[in-house]
Amino acid sequence: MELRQLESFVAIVEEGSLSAASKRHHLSQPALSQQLQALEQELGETLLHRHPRGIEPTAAGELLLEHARVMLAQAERLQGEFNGRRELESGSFSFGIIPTLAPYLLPQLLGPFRKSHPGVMVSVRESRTDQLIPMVISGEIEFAILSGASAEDRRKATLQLRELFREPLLLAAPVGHPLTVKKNLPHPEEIDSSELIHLSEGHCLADRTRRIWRGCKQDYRLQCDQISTALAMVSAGMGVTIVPKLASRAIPHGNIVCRAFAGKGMERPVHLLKLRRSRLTPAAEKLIASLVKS
Amino acid sequence: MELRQLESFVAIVEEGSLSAASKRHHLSQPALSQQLQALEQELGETLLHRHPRGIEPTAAGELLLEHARVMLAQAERLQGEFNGRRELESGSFSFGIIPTLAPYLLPQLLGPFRKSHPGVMVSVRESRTDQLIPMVISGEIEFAILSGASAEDRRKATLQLRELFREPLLLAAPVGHPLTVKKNLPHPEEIDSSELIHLSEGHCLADRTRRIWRGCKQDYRLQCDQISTALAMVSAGMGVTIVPKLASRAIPHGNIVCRAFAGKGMERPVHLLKLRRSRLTPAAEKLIASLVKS
DNA sequence: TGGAGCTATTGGTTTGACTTATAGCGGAAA
DNA sequence: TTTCCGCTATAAGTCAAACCAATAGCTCCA
Repeated sequence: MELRQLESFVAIVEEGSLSAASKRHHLSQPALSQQLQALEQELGETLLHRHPRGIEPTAAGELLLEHARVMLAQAERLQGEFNGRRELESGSFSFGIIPTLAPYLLPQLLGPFRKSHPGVMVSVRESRTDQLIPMVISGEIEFAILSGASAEDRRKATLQLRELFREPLLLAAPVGHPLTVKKNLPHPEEIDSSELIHLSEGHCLADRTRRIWRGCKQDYRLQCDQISTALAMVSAGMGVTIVPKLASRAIPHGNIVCRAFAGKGMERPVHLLKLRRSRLTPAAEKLIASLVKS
Repeated sequence: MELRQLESFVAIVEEGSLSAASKRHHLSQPALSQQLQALEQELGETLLHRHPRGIEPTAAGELLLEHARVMLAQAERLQGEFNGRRELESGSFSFGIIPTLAPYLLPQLLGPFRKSHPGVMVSVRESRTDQLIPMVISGEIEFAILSGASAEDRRKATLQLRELFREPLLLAAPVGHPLTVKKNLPHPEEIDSSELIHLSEGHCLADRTRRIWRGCKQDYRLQCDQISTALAMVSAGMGVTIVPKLASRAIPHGNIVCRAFAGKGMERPVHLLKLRRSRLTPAAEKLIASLVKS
């Protein structure tokens, strides 16, 4: 007994004949006849009286009809639910995002999304890359937005990385700092590494800056855990730091100047990380799409 | 989306892995994998997280699971109902029977049946052959028990006749009637046709006796509509009549003697008439079976 | 590092579902 | 009556898709 057969059976009864049903059902009349016979054989009873002008359900047919309608309605409801998810009227998903992106990316990302798809439940985890990866693997979150997880290529078969966009890294310096007043764009190597404020280890932004200034000694003078803390220190004239462009937009202080670097190397890729085999929820796909465009 | 797929899906979730489900489900593991992928493609979402130690439903999977369980339960119920019909715990059917059989056959037929299958609803129509035939054709009754409907062979393609048993026709005469005292069995031609009490036209028993005594004139001296009336007349000494053997058992009067005829011609076949294409309800089949045995 | 567990893929076989064409029936119209 | 028209059932052939066995590729654990 299959849904296809039940669907045909109900159609036959509703149309009153096999041939009428075959016209609306884009199935040939013999196909319907065969399905009907298969049902009758399986259930062990004649389901329809065949009259020369059409058909009429027997008692057994009426019994089947009742149940078939219930089951088909349930199937319809199921389809509707998944359609609702596809059309972003319902559904839910969760994702993770790294701390150096979260405060600057989430507002512009989630605000419009919630407004246009209020039926969709979104939950967000903010964590560092190395904590996000197992979450993706275990399915706790559907995907993660992070930067440069290429270290984890051991899992290349399981995980999949998609580049969303590339984000320039800017120099953030106090007003009047030598690098901010010169005409040409500064080069990374012009920065005195002792005045560079780093993020603490584990942040992918810190990993990146450390790779760029790998010549300098390991014990940094100033090291903090959040971009906003680093900026506060810059604002206090304690040094300069590197901020991603998204973060630079949110600088509230008047005494910090941000400048792009000369050359091409100073940017970081922003990636989406997901299980290679699983496909994203339609809602998640939509959210991501709005990210790639920007 | 088919029930087969939903069944597999539920089995996979309940067993916790495709391979475990494949063992109990007499389906290979690749088959389950393919069914699952087909479902995921149709619904547009990943339904199961694949972990190295098994699987776990996603949010979409949980949603599907709920609906699938409802639908499968409904299918189960449906199967149960039809099984119940097959096992004669439920169901209903109706049939027709001719008046010269009804009072003598029904008690011994329906009594035991109702006792052993109280859940089955039986309805009976008592009518003459020519009224029963259209009822069978229209589906109003599922079958008819009658005698000698062979006149209707124009419909041989639609209708089907099955002989259930042959019933001897007996001579019913008042005690002391010449034919009852002679040693040898009487022959039909010994009966004086003027003393023969006929049933009225339309009764198949009457048709039969008329064919046997076709030599006699058309206007019968005595003619009645029921066997019991004819017997009452015999009992009153007004003539003799022909009764089927089943009816002879029910003769209450002491002054009537029944005798078989010599020769082989004096019997009538009792037939089951049904639509050729439709199969009998299991309950009906059972009822009929008890008839053929007797 | 090898083995055991899992799922996905591949290639080949077979089942079975569908189509077209046709037969066979009953009823209505000519 | 006979002819035609509508209906369903059957037959034969085609093709998709469902399935299986074998295998690959992965993770975890010993």
